[in-house]
Amino acid sequence: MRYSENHKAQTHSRLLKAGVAALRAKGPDGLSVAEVMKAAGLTHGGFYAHFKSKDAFLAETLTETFAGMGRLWQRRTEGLDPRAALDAYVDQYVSPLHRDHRATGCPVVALSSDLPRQSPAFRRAFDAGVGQMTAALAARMDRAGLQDTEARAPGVLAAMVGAVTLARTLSDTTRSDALLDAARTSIKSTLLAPTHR
Amino acid sequence: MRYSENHKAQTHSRLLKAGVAALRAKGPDGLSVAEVMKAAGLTHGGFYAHFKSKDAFLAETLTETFAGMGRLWQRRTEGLDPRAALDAYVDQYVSPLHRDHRATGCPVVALSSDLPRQSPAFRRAFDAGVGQMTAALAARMDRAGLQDTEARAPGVLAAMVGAVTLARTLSDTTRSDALLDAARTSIKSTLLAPTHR
DNA sequence: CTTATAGTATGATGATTATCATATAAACCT
DNA sequence: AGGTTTATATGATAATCATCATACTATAAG
Repeated sequence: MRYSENHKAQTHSRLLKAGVAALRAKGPDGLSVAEVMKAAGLTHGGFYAHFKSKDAFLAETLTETFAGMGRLWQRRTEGLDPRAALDAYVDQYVSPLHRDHRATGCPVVALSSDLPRQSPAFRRAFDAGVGQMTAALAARMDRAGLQDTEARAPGVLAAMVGAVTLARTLSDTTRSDALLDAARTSIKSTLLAPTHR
Repeated sequence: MRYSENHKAQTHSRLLKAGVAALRAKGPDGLSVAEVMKAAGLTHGGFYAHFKSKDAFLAETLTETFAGMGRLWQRRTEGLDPRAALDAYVDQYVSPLHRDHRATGCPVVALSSDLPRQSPAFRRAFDAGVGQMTAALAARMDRAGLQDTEARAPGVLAAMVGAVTLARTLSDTTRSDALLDAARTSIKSTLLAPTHR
């Protein structure tokens, strides 16, 4: 073994980090191998010593992206009591700030329509990521004392995803802000109303 | 003027029709000029006699797609009384059938995350399309006797879009169906409850 | 200090694609 | 019929890109 023990592992994670930074901004197809390598201070040729293919890289990058998002939301709500944490989660997800930062926001919103054109590995990673998000939301709802959380969490997440998705399509900021406001209110009142069905 | 008066116009609309059929399935970038021409029974070179650029073609195709969707939903609910029409609209939009037919379904769901990587003309067409959808939904709500429809319609549309978006990401059909069920119920109860704010 | 080798660079290949220049063919008008 | 113009076809160009073969280089072990 020449080079230090973990040199390759370090490069690997440097590449992943570059991928995470670019995936949501450029999309899976818009991202080029050369660009990722350059961002990590390398040239394009060495890429395949680290990843079997671009598809494999994208799938790993997506997994890492979802993991990073989980940590981020964790950090954003820690220290709050469960009820306030849930509120904060909804408030920050369904917000102009999130709408305006596609490259660092929720990958579901940023990449959902690219999904059918991607590799099975990528789709699996996406599926798993959505599963984690749903489970995390259900857990938040649980801790806040809500009922029937496992059944309700996906619908709540859908409303949040849809709100940010649609808000991003509107060029009129006033209307977009109003949409987010209305959606936020509606989601929170749905959360409160335990009249499921 | 050689060739019949409207020959070119006919080809133009044949190309648009081919574009409409392929856009949602392949995405704006996955769609190739040669493929569209072939679908219309022509070869790639003549394309630029009909459209200034691929971007211009995509924007026109998207506009036509939204228009076609408007007509489709119109047809699907005509003859019903306003209340039933609104119900049918939600029921059919938030359904497994819609989820499973991406290529003929709502362009907002199929293309939203491609948006930032497309031309300004494409984004304008998208913006206009969302505007039409929102206005049409508000009108449906109006006719059904609901209040405050203009303010509430975007939030309702967002919930519908999010439900189909998320349902498409889930590989487990049972869970996906359940999500659609839950979302549909929640959206309809939100529609009924006039307690806005 | 040398050498073996893991990690990286250089450069090529082949595929795809938008775009455009030029050639050919269709069919209306006289 | 013939000529003119409009629509379409052929073929070229240049760009981008994933992938890979091969060459180089840095460095830990001896």
